[in-house]
Amino acid sequence: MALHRLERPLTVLDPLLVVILGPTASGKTALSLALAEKYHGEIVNCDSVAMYREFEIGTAKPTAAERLRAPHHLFDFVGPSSYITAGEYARIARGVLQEIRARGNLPIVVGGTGLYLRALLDGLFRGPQRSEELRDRLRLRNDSKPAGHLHRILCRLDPAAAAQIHANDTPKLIRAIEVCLASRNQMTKLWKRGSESLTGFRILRLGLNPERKLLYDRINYRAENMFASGLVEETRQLLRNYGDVAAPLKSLGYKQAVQFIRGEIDLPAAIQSAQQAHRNYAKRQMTWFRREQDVEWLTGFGDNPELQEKAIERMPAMNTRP
RNA sequence: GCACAGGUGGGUGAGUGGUUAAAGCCGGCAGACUGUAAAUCUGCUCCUCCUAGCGGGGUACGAAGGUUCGAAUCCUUCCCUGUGCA
Repeated sequence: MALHRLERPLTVLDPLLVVILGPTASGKTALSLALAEKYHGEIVNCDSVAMYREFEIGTAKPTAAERLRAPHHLFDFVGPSSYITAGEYARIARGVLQEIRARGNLPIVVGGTGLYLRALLDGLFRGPQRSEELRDRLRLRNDSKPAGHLHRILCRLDPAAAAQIHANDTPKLIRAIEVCLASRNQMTKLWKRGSESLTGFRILRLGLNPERKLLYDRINYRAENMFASGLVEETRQLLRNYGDVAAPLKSLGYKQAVQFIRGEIDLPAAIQSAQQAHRNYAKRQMTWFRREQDVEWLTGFGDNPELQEKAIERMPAMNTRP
């Protein structure tokens, strides 16, 4: 039925890969479970913070009950005081996809982290990995210099990159400089060499696009609920065990919980601030996903049965198994 | 009832006679994003009318009056809010 959409009609059909993307709280988990149950699916996480162990309440990971409904991968595989990067994730996730394919099951990538999704599907450019020492040096020097210092360095090393990165965007400037220094080449030149995109799958991208107002209502409810469910306690525990260096501690909800624990804000303020942060994040996710190519957009929430029906209608027929 | 403090744009909060349609921050909207991305960064928007745009007009700082060439800024009265004393 969907044969006309194939780009390589003469080769054997590649197996299908379903990708579910959308802003937080749009119901990605619910939709992924519905599809997994219908098509022998296995779920592959693509939410950067959900990869961390012991970050539970603030990450809205699938519950234990939900995880019984289908195999889940790439949750909880990074230690709380360790960190994962987009490139590393892509490597690991590709391995997982191969395994699922070998089992003859349908891989369903679920997540809201745009960069990680791109790394997985399209690949990153082939550049050096991050270098902690180099970054520390850059940051240190930058602190003692007037504003725009890093940008000026990049202008000398890679003018094309400097033109694309705003002078205030320190993290991106540091990465660009790091790439130039470590590779002894310009980052923009390395970009031109392209990247290794994922092959061997036909990809169906399903995008969840609920109405903004309704989404914000859900986000507000969910963020507040995280506090009611013990987010502060969890955060306290993490701080006690790992200190404040654990990467996800500065992410949505955890950041506010930390501020509350330190007495910088009171509880209502922490909740409000967390809600706000979640809303802003959802907005940024939409900005990212909107320009993603080949997305089958579905209006509504992923837990809506009617929307799930529509999602099923988009599934290519030949992949359906009894 | 008396005494202070205060009422500014969606919120907060500057501004105390003219370059103020009104800083900054927040929010809202839009955008960027190539290895810590739930991060980081950018733009627009703060009333209304005309113009494709440049731009131009009107109305605005609790209300009504007044002073002044000119007021959100000074004066009077009124309304409202917070605090202190009763």
